[in-house]
Amino acid sequence: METETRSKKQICFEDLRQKILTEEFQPGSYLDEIEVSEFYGISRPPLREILRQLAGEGYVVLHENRGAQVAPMTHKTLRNFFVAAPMIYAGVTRLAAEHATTAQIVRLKECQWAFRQAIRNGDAAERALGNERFHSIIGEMADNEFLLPSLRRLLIDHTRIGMTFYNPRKTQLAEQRELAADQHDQFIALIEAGDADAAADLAVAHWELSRAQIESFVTPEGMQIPLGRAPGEERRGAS
Amino acid sequence: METETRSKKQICFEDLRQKILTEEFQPGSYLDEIEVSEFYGISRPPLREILRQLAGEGYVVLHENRGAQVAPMTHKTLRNFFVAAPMIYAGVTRLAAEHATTAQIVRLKECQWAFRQAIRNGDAAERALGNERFHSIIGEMADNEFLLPSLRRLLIDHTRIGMTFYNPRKTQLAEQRELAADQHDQFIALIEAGDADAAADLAVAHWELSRAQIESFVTPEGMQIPLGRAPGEERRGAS
DNA sequence: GAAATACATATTGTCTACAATAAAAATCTG
DNA sequence: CAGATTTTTATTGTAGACAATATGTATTTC
Repeated sequence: METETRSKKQICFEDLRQKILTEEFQPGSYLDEIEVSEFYGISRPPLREILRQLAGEGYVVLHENRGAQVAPMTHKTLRNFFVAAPMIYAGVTRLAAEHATTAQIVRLKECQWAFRQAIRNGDAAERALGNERFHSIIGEMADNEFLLPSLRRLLIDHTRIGMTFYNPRKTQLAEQRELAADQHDQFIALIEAGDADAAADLAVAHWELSRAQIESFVTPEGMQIPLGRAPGEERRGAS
Repeated sequence: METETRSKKQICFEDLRQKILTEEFQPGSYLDEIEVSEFYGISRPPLREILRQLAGEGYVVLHENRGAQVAPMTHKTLRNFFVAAPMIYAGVTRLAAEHATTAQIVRLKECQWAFRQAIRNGDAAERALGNERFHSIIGEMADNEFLLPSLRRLLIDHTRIGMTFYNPRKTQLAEQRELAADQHDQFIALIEAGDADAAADLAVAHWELSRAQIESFVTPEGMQIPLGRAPGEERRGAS
């Protein structure tokens, strides 16, 4: 029956985590301890414990006597992200294909179902969190406590970057999101088959797709409108 | 003059960290909040914050209503460590060679000096911490917030494994420690020269040396003493 | 009027006391 | 005497009150 009613403290932790991932709390902004603790109906000491843990995992940065700041994203963030992501994602996915248990694969499938649902509903936050959860489960499958810390750190900013650049209007991006979801199905198939090499390759391909999406924002295509002409200049094209 | 007297809380954090790294606090053992807080002259709430942070970084594991346990080392730890270490170490070292600043190189040299000092003095704990610090500085040089979490996690158990298997009596190991120190000098030279490829290769070689040391303990050479004989059995060798 | 200093206020950091939970001990029952 | 149950005790979890620090504002002085 799972009456396992998570404690207020745990709810607070998970909710803060989600609000940071979905950028409801913007990168670089500061959290007011009193405000937050009252919101979740707990006192400041347990909240401060939560903030420390979030700091340890890279969600926030603690400044002495200045409180907790949502981990900022600097100009270096994207560059460092591009460098680290393919290595970690490929490594983790390879290990996942080697070690995944049946129960974990079931959970991954459930997660993927919810992920597709979120895409259909056009729910940006739910989609971003679903994607994060999908890759977290793959991380659990890898079952390597030394690789997971970096994976978790990557997923934080990958999720936030995804939220920043999410745009439901652009049809091209909608197609890419469908493609990403299809790749998730392939992840499941390859992990279930235990094909480590193919899974690692897919991880790189999945990453390249995400990278392309991000870069299309960072380096947008030039607008197709010609420059105006200086006064007095002759027209040379078709009248 | 640096009167910057670190707060009791910071001292507590760093000291706990060291005691875990040097295995003064054994893997799997539990910490008593009252005992520890009184030892450092602080109250329990700030100590609990520290424990949360240590948990976030992988030094301890928190169990609900059961307190903080020094991160245990299971039979899987060594295996997972072997899998993750070469990738992370090589990647981080490569980036360090590309990004190191002059000031960081100065710090690395100072650290190496202290490291050799510790080896000369036969101080196991100081040597282990010096090695940890050396590789932490290389991590800082890499300047990649996504790779550092895994590096830090690796260094925790690398340091602890080093303490477990440290044995000042075996002369063979003393030679290997000298070799490791020499490799540290090479790290400095290659990073200073900005030779990323060579630095990455050296990282793998350095890792292989460490791995060999560890394996010589895990898979010890058989003792060169023949089995005894069952009663009544004829001798067949030399009289 | 501008700069510097002192004050006021808001927020973080810490402590003590209390509540809740879990392990251990002791008692009771079959 | 073994097992289960209750009571006790020890330890963790939380709350509220107080102390310390930093920022913003007002006042003073040059």
